[in-house]
Amino acid sequence: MAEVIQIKDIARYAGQEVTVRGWVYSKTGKGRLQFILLRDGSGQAQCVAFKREMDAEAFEIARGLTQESSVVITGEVRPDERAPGIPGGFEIGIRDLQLLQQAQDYPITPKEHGTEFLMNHRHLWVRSNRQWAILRIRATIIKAMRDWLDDQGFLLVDTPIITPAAGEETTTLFEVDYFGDPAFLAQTGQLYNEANIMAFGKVYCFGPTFRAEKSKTRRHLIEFWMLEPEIAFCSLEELMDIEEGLVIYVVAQVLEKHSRELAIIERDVKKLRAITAPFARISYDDAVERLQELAEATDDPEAKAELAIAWGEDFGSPQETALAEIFDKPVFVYNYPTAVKAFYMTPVEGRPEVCRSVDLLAPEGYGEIIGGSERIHELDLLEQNIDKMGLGREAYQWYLELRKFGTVPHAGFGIGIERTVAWICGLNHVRETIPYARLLNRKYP
RNA sequence: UCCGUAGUAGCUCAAUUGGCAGAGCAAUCGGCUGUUAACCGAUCGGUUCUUGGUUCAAGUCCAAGCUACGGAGCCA
Repeated sequence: MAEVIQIKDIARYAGQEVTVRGWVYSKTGKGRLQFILLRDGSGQAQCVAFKREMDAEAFEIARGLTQESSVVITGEVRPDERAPGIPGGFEIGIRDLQLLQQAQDYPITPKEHGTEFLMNHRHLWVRSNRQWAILRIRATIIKAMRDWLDDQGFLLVDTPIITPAAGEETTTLFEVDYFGDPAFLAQTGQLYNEANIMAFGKVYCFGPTFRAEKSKTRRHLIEFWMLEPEIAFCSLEELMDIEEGLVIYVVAQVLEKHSRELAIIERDVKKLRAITAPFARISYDDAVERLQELAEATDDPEAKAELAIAWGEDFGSPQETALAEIFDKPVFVYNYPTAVKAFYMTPVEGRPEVCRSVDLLAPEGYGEIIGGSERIHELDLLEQNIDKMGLGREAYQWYLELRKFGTVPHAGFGIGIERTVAWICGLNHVRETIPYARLLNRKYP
């Protein structure tokens, strides 16, 4: 057998005999000439079976190959401009071919399919070009986020998934039976991050989070992955600097490493190239005013109703979209009303009705991809807020204790991986950004 | 939870006023030496989402339910 290669490296083997192992992505025949597009996970290469150049038995196997049959192919790599593939431009003239398994009736054909059908076959759908490209970009986005933070002196500190108390809204918790005691799947690692910064200064956690929200939108998953940095001695302004640096690096890495994948998913890369510093920073007060101006300017009564907002209300998704559309880059909105935000956010001095919080809204209608804030670091105020929310101090004893032993001002944020992937890839639903989406009515496959 | 749309072959969809259940793709067989979702010929393929009702006759009309999709709220 010749050297086994990965198809992504095919250009390096021009003129040599190689072996590739993979699955038949598609096949088209011309009688004595058969074109087999083979995928091996790293890329795709056109393998050409020509009857005169192989033995009769091997040619018959090639001629009878079905979509997704698994094969080992040996042959010579030759440049050919006509050859499709990833990277393409090279093809393999088949000398020998070994069939591992002949697939029967592969359900995902090269034609169109509906969402439900594809989601029911997600375990197979991940083989399709578009899904392959998206999930590769997802992996790069995660790596880029971690690389950037590691380079900035952050330490990865893992936080638990099974937790004794709520991190956010108590109504969206998944309860699990912990040997007879109730416990909950984590909605966030933030509270533990706050403990960890007192040991390590700058930390982040990365992992799955769970929210039992009855949300059924293009932006919601029941199980989603979040990266959460937390920084000691950090102000809201410094937090925005960190968020901006992180997002810019991530987009740049995707552009640098994935031109091929971005082309497969037909992403308009001009919009990604525009993601450069600085991002606009507007206060909640200004944002409300901007929305009111937009509502006034439009003649469409429906749009007017959608944009209508009174000070103190949280933004709905049409309003987030309208705000983001003013800019061609992500935009920070800071100092939200305290009443619509979580119990741990620091009130603005002299103006307790707003708090030191900041959301980053992605362009093109992708909505909030980051939420962050300065955390309350005084014990009294934090205790009051926990009481006010009816959360029960007992479960938060350890968290409150952090304010007794060298408490310092600090801040942090969470960035939703799937929303970030959806935005960068230009997808219309987060269900394609994660290998196996958990949605309101779906936990299969 | 609310609003809207849809459910017909393995898949994507047609079916006129209530009057014979149809096409493309896939699959199977045959043909073809440069295909790019090839092409040409043939074959196979149906509990029209479920239950009940109206009618000589229901994919089509009525009622209830189920499921999916899109949107809202809530959120990352």
